[in-house]
Formats: sequence, structure tokens, C-alpha cells
Amino acid sequence: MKKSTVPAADDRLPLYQRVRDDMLARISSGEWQTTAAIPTEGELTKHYGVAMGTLRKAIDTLVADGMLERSQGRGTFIRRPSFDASLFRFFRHQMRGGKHQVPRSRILNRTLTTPPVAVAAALHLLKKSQAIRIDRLRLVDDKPVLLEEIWLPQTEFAALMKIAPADFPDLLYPLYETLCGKVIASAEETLTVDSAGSHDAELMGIQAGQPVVVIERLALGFDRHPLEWCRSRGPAEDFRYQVEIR
Amino acid sequence: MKKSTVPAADDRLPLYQRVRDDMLARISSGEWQTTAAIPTEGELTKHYGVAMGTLRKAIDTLVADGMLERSQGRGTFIRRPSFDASLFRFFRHQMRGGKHQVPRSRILNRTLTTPPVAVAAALHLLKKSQAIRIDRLRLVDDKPVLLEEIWLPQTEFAALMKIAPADFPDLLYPLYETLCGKVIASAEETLTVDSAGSHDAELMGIQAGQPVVVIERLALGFDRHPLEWCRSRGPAEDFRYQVEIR
DNA sequence: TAGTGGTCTAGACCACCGC
DNA sequence: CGGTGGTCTAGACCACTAC
Repeated sequence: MKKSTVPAADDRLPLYQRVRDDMLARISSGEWQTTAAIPTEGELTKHYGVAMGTLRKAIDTLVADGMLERSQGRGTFIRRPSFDASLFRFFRHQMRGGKHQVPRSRILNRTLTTPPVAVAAALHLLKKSQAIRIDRLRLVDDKPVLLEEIWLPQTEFAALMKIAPADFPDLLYPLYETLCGKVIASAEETLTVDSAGSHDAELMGIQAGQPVVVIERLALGFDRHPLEWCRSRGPAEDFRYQVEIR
Repeated sequence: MKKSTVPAADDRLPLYQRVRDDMLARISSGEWQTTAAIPTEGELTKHYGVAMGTLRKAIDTLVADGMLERSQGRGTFIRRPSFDASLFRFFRHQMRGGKHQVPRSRILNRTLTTPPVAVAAALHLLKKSQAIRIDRLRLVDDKPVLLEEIWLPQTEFAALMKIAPADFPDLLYPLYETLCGKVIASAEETLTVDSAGSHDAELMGIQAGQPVVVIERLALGFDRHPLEWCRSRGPAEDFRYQVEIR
């Protein structure tokens, strides 16, 4: 039998899982660029010393988990989830002429400070470490739909403190990638309903005490380490969310 | 080459997809019992005249889609999604001693009548056909958490009109299966926020005008034909929903 | 122990893509 | 056209379950 060159983190694990883990590490570490195709199946079978079927099973699981995308005849690519689209799942009134619009952003505040304990815990921060806080308002057709409070570990996102708040683009995730080399791969969201405080109500153009939807999101990298914590509030009136259950 | 015995709905489709389609038809039609294991891989490869790898790929897709469950050493089984658990994803205050409780049910009303057009359309009903409407209240610790308005096609669920409302169990889906032979395989839900009308508010023990979460569910069979339409309302205060995005 | 699904191999040929 | 992923085969051996 040919000697396997798969890193043997745990010999008891099936081959295809060890291959999968190694490929995932290459994706997380940035060893494979997100713009080009990853090595071909033939190259990877040679590299790992496994059969095509085994390699394909490893890739299959990564595709199923949303890390990779195959394209017949072109190659296999690292996939970034389109979180813009996930925003659209939440709110109505975001169509114009049958097309979704990306909500406009207005940065209200950006500071370096000590986060609340709950945020620090979610981001796995050490006690008293500092974090970047960004507050911004998101608008569709100049109407406020979402008020966001974003927290980022200072150690990994320091570059964000060096650009002027006015120069922030509407979408932050591409900025995280180009400026800080951090790719958001997945996120966990929790939805609840609350009533608007007077300050929030004024910013969102509703009456204090009116119901608002609260979305708490923890965004993770490919290695499932937390990168961003965000709490968004929006008028409940505009809210709509769709799921499929199986 | 051995002649394939796979029903050739469309010769252009890959073999494993044709096998998958035929297996799905057997699941939907009830030809395979939901209690026992389906035929073994060896039997199925013989029956369809395909290689093991091809058959496994067909089964893999059905497992991925939540139709089947494999259990090493025991067999492969038809899977019913646990919709009870899906209810728990929605509301807090449903734990007692670390364990989930199934909400109690109180049937308020059960009639045979003509459904609103939106419901009739969702259920693919012909014009003026009748449907069964069930209203019920769901309670946790004797506290109302959900008010449900359920619509079912009369043709398929006639058996439900023959038992006394008081004899309805807390969970309806097992009843659909045993009494009507209908298995719910998946559902699509849409969440919005509204304010309570005076009648609903009284039933739920809250004040009129307080925010309520509205969940509209369309439940489907294995063949993806609509079987049940349900609109639930519950106090927004108790609402919590979690999702993972990828 | 017999039977199940789980893993793995080493090929073959096909369909699609970009040049 | 050459290279990519997509489909398919016909086996082998392993791990788990039930009896």
C-alpha cells in the first residue's frame, strides 16, 4: 500500500476526514487564494496519496458545508457566503424594480474601548482587552431600517482605526477581507423582539415604545473562531423572515 | 453493459438521480413503511441494476435532504423531521429542569368551511372546495404561548372530522399520519410582527395592541405537495429564534 | 456470527469550459 | 483542443448491531 502523506492528526479518523481537515486548514490560513481555483482533483490525489473517490468525498463535505464551490470544466473555488443576501431575507421594502438594493450605510461612531462582558465572552477576548466599536445606521430609500452596533477584536482589526469613518463602504465584510485579511465564513443569529428606546426611536424615525426586531449576530471565520459581534435593531413593522424546516 | 432496470423518466438524467427519484416516489407513496428499514444496499443495487457507488450517491442525496437516516449495522430508515423541536426554536420559557416540554393543546373550534383565497391557493385547492379549520391554543405551564389557526384539505383529512375535539392529542402530526396516512416531511415558515387584536389578546392573556409574532407555515409531504396551512400568533415578549447562516 | 452500512481503491468514460 | 469536474463501475475490507 502506498504511504499516505495525509497529516495524521488522529489515525482513527477516516482518511477523507483527515483530508478534509487539512484542506480546511489551508482555506482558513489563506494558503489558498479566494480568487483562484484550488488545486485540481488530480493534483490533490497525488499530494495526499489517496484515491479519487476519497478525495471527492472530502471535497463533497466541504461543498455541503458551504466552504467550497465546484464548477464543472473550470475548477473548485473557495466560497464566500453572500451576507448581503442574508440581510434581504429579513426585511421587506428593499426591492426597486424587482431588484434588491444594498442598504446605504451612515457611520455614526467609531471608538476603541472595553466591550461589555457578554461581547468579550462571545468574541473570546481576554479580560480588559480593547475592542473596536462601530455604530452605524442602514438606510433603504433614505429610510432608516437598521441600527447596528458592531464589535471587533482590536488585535485583528486594528487597520480599521486608520481610515476615516466617512470612507467606510456600505458593505463591511469585503473591507474586513481586503484591509485585515479576515474572511467571514458563517454566522449565528438570534432574533428577538423588543420595544424602542427614545434614542433609538429617534434615529429610526419611529415612536419610542414601538416594537423593534433585535438581531444578534456572531460572525465566524472558516476555522469557526469568532471575528465580529453585531447587534442590529430595526422597526418590527418592516420585518419579515423566511425559513425552510426539514 | 448490463441493462438498467431504473425507471427511465428521462434518459438524460444521471443514473443516481433517476434512482433517487424512484426511491423518493416509494417513500411518498407509502410503499416503504416508516417504521421498518428500507431494503439493504445490496438488494437495491440488484433491483436497480446499478453499482454500489451509484446507489450510495442516490441515498446520500436523500439523507442530505432529510428524507432518510442511515444507522450503521441496523439499516436505512425513513426520517420524520421532529417538528416539536422546531417549535422550541421559537420560544423561550419552555424548559423545566433542563428538559423541553411539549406545549399542551386546547382545541377551541373545529369546522368544515370555505377557506380564504390565500389559504386555498397555498393548499392548491379548487375553487369553492371545503377545508377543515382547527383553532387551538397552546400552553406551557398553563400559560398561553401560541394561538393557532390550522387549515387542512377536506378530501385528505376527512377522518379528523370524526373524532371529538376533546380527544385531539397535543401533537397533530402523528395524528395526521395514523388517522389520515399523511406524513409531513418539510415546511416553509414566514415570520412577521403584528400587534394583538382584542380577541387574540384576551386568549393569550396580554393587552390589546401589544406586539405578537406571526408564524405562517405551509407544511408539505415527501412529494412536496402542500398538506397543511397554519398561522400561529404568540406574544413577542416570549419569542426567540436562532439561525445559522452559511 | 451474520448482516448491515462505512470507508477506500483504481480505474473508465462523459460533459463542460476556455483557449 | 486539453483540462476540468461529473458520473459510474466492481470490487475490497472495516466497524457496528443484533441475535
